[in-house]
Amino acid sequence: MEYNFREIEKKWQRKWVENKTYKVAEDENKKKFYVLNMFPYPSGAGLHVGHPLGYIASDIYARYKRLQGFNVLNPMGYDAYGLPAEQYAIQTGQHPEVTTVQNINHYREQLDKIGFSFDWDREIRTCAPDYYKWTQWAFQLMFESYYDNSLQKAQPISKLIEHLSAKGTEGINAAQSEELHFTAAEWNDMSEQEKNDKLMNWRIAFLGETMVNWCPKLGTVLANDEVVDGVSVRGGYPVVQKKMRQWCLRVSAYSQRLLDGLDTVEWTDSLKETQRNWIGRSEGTEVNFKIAHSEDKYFTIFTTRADTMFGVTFMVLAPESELVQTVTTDEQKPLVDDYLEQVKKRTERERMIDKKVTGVFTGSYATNPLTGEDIPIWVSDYVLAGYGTGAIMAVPAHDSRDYAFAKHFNLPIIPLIEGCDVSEESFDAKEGIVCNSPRKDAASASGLSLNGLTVKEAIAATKKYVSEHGLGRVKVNYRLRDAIFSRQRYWGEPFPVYYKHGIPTMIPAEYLPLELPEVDKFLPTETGEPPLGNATKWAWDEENGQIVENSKIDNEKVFPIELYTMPGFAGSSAYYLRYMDPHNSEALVGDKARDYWQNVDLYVGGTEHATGHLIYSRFWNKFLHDYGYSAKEEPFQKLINQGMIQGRSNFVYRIKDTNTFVSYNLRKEYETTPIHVDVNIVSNDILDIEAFKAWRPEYATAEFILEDGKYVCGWAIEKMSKSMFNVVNPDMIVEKFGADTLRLYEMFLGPVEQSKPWDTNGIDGCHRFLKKLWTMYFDREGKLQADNAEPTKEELKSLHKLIKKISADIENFSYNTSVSAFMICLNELNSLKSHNRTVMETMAILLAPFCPHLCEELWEAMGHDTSVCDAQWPEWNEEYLKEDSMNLTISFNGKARFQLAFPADADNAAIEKAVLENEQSKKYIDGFNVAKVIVVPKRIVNVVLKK
RNA sequence: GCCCGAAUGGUGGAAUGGUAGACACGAGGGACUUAAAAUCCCUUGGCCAUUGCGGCUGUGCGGGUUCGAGUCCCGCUUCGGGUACCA
Repeated sequence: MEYNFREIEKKWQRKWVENKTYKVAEDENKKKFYVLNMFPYPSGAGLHVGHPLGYIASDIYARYKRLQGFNVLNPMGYDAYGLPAEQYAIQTGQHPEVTTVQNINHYREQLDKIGFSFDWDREIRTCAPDYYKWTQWAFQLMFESYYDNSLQKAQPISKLIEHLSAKGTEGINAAQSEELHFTAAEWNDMSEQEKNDKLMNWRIAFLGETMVNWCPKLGTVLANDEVVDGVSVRGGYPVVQKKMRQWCLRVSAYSQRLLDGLDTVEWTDSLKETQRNWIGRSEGTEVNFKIAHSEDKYFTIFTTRADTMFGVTFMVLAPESELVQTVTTDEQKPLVDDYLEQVKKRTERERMIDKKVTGVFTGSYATNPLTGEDIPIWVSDYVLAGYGTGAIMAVPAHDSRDYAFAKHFNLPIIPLIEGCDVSEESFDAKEGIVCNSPRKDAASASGLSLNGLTVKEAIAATKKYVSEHGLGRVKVNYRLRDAIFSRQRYWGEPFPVYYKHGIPTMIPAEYLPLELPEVDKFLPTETGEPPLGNATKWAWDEENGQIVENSKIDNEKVFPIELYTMPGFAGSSAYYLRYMDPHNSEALVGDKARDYWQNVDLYVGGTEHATGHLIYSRFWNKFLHDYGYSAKEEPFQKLINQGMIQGRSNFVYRIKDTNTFVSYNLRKEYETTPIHVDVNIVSNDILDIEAFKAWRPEYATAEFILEDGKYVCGWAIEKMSKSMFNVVNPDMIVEKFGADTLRLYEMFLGPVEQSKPWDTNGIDGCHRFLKKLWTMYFDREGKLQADNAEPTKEELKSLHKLIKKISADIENFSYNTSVSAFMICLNELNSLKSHNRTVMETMAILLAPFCPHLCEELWEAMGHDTSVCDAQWPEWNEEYLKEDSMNLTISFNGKARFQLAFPADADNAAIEKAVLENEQSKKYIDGFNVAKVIVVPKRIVNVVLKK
């Protein structure tokens, strides 16, 4: 009987569902293990063969852990809110919910065929109201919180309000948008509206003014890629930089914790490094510069190079800085205003691409606190308003951007490092001995001298001087920005917020979720409101606690609801917590489930989320952790980034102006155009000519120039995509070879973490292995051939070598070498003609994580009535692995020459003696002196010879 | 520009500083078969020898450390990923 994978896989998939084999519950008697995949966004295209890679890898680990006796949580769900569904809705008028559900069903069908051990009872969808209820809940909690810098955690905003009414801003140490100063009396005199405005300065979820690409004609905000040359891609309307009120999350408050947490998780160094760069901690100094000829006006700059203060030759303000207006003199005002107008017109993108030097002098001067010199203040867009203080001191000798600016506007450049050459470019390196600080001919108002110090010493000395003389303070800045949390889109979580006399007010928790309303158009309204402006029933009746018709808005009891929706990352930031307790209607996750499952032990997903999802969800988790809603400070203990599976495209070569195609190796003799051909009609780069003719009507009459009677195609590695005709569908592979072969082959392709091309051709090897394995267990009639004898020494050695190898490989995620080990072991057993029951049972357990369907079948055939999933992972015994003898490679001066066998316990001295006295050795030693002999146990003996 | 990672046969890829190319695909040869499929056996980095069973060479390039380097160090080249005026 042949290996009938189709029947076997159907049978076991059905049994798993019937027996709820993969259902898990908290069990205090077992240790938990939480395996998680980054959940997919269900697109209309369905799964291709690259998508399941990570799922298979994590499924193997989950099954392995279960076999080791762990209680394994391995859930799956869908990240269902997002742009593509909405774009599709706009084009077709179909409701995104309809297409999303269709896509999810398709995904589920495809996933089910591959045989995962997911507990589908825990499935979640981010667009389901009982799920996004908790997204809205978390948002409200953030709104009601501020970040206390002294405690280093989030606190209820009520504590802050208490403080403000008792002491004003005095003594507050909290994460904030800007520095505010007012007294308790001033606070208590404020109107509700004013108080609310002020509180936005501290709330973790807050309304803030941020710069966006605003297109007035389209009435919407556009993403950077929707704007080219300052006009909108759609319609060609002008786009300007505009400050808009947006919901934001104060992610920056958690910068230091996000940075510190990286040291406690097991992620790859490169991913940690990416996050560290993204957070961008930089230690520096804030220094106050007095505006010259003014009594007490000053402004603050941030620098990491305090040592270069003697080389400051101009100051620069960001165009958006409020200081620009204060500082600009009357005669310079027209020029400055003109410049600001120009800058406004340029989009972020233009500023990025074209880095031409622009700027204008404000007419004012600042006084250098160290030298007492007056320095001109300029405005330029190379200084960003959003970083530091939005103002810098420019040291052209030691900063390349300042250098370019100085050269362009002909400003002085003062070198401060001994021997550095700044005639062509600036000297940016933080090394060397400081000079010119102060210059010999110039006065030093401060009396501070840095000359002769190293750069490091000079930075420290200046820091000390600045803080001791009240000129500024030591400061740490982070590059990490607060996240803009609102979108002018339809298909996302609605904000549970209504506007009461303009004050954003939270809809009480008992009315959550606030469900997404129906609209008939998914584009912004004609008056420029977001798509939710099209909803006719989108007003909040405060008294009755319900959503009512917009027409009832009276701004007394009925108020308009927020029209923005939340961005994609909202729903994906805490989903791992929800899996622990997905049906709880009282809490995001119940205490019991949270305390049991704690956090994700193994997280598997793509590296493209390094600076998005993986930052946001760490932030979100830390916030929830501050209130005890999440058990751990870090959500994902270990993280594996699976590589991308690329496509392997095939090409045919059409001779110019003909319908004749020439085979790959003959193409040089003609002028040809390569054309992508569907990889599914090509096998081992040989084109199926009949299928090709049937593929497209224009090829029906195609002619071919063949080599050896075959048409050979060219190939290239490209991204797997429909347009390259290189998409391979897992359904097709499962149909042809079976899920177990697919699983095995995906792992065999190469290391999980590495990107590699998919090539269906190689799959035969894995399929053959399973067929061979089958014939070891069953004879031609399908009868199990297993003997109950004690396994022989050779059998045990083969088996225990395998147990050791597979156990180590799974722990290290080197599944590709595991597959090889299985193949080698099977060959060994076959050559021993082994049909030993013990060996066969153990092998079925070892292979079960990889090929669960087949192993269930084998397990059952060997007389077990339980699932192989509940078997016990075997342990290896070193005794069986011991060799009687060892083969040592004998080399002379590093060159391997021959091998000698020794008893396994031979000592080095004996080996050395035997080697030197060996007849073959004498040939090589002849004419030399033996300088020394190096014996590496079990491996090599190297004899070092000298003349 | 900056940060990270990679480079090994025709292909995917193995190698705790210790016989480079495991395992698999492909290719070539053979067995079985009327034939094909399936299956099995042999060869397969390159060059030379193949009536001496062997020799030389070889892990992107150039140096170095070491008895010994694909592996460690220094300097390049190329490719991939991240980031972008962050003071």
